[in-house]
Amino acid sequence: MASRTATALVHPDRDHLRFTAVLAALSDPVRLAIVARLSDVEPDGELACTTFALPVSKSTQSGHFKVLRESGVIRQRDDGTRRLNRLRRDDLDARFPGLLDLAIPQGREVVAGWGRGSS
Amino acid sequence: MASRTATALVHPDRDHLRFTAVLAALSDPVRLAIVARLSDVEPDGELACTTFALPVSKSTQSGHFKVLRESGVIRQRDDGTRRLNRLRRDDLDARFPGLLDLAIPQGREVVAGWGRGSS
DNA sequence: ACCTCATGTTCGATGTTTCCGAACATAACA
DNA sequence: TGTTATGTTCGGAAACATCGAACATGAGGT
Repeated sequence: MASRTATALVHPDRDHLRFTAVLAALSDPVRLAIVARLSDVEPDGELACTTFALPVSKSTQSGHFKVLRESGVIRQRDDGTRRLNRLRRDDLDARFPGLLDLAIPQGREVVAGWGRGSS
Repeated sequence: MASRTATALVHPDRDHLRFTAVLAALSDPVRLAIVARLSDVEPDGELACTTFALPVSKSTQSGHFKVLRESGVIRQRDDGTRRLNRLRRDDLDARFPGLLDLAIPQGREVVAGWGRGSS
């Protein structure tokens, strides 16, 4: 799917980012892992949803990406059958400076924890 | 209430603070308002739960304070019939530098919004 | 001692969110 | 056209949030 002919992807613009929504988005281990991984391919890298090996079901992943997009943490665009994800670093740094730099190492920790066995 | 003869108040210590738990705690407007207000009386001020004029019921407030305490954002101690709250500034700054300084202005925004009528 | 008030917590009910598997939709490619 | 790859949506179960009502504890007056 992707490319919903009718419904376009909704992204809040920079000055409408809500702090509580961004924090809520970043308060989940899975989403934190996604953010950390996206930060590895900054600034121009984009990753399809499948390329994150996440320990949750496909439908749950879909929900997580939706939360990240609607809170303004990531930007998504459709490319054929894939949905590409990019970190909204500049917008986040402008509105909440330091937050992303705090979150990214924590996301790496989460991923490392998965590697070492569940914790 | 307060002074639970048996059950002591549980507080995670500094090196057991979990980033996701702290972020989840700070991702709620009511709790953000509590944090902002506590920051006004730093470093040694303590405020009883009642002194926050919060737009939610008493039982809900109780729950919010519990979340803040168990995530490690605040420290609570009983004084007679009151439960006094203090911001864990040093621990939070040590583990997640900059986070509190980001959250506090946002908490003030929330309170200001309540003043201007609901938004 | 006793009553009453102030301050919080706990309980039960109701409504919202999250998660999963299953089914579906769209695009790419043979 | 099929077939495969990639995501989304749907329906139900489990977890969480909020409220009012009831409860518990301590302080202070009489």
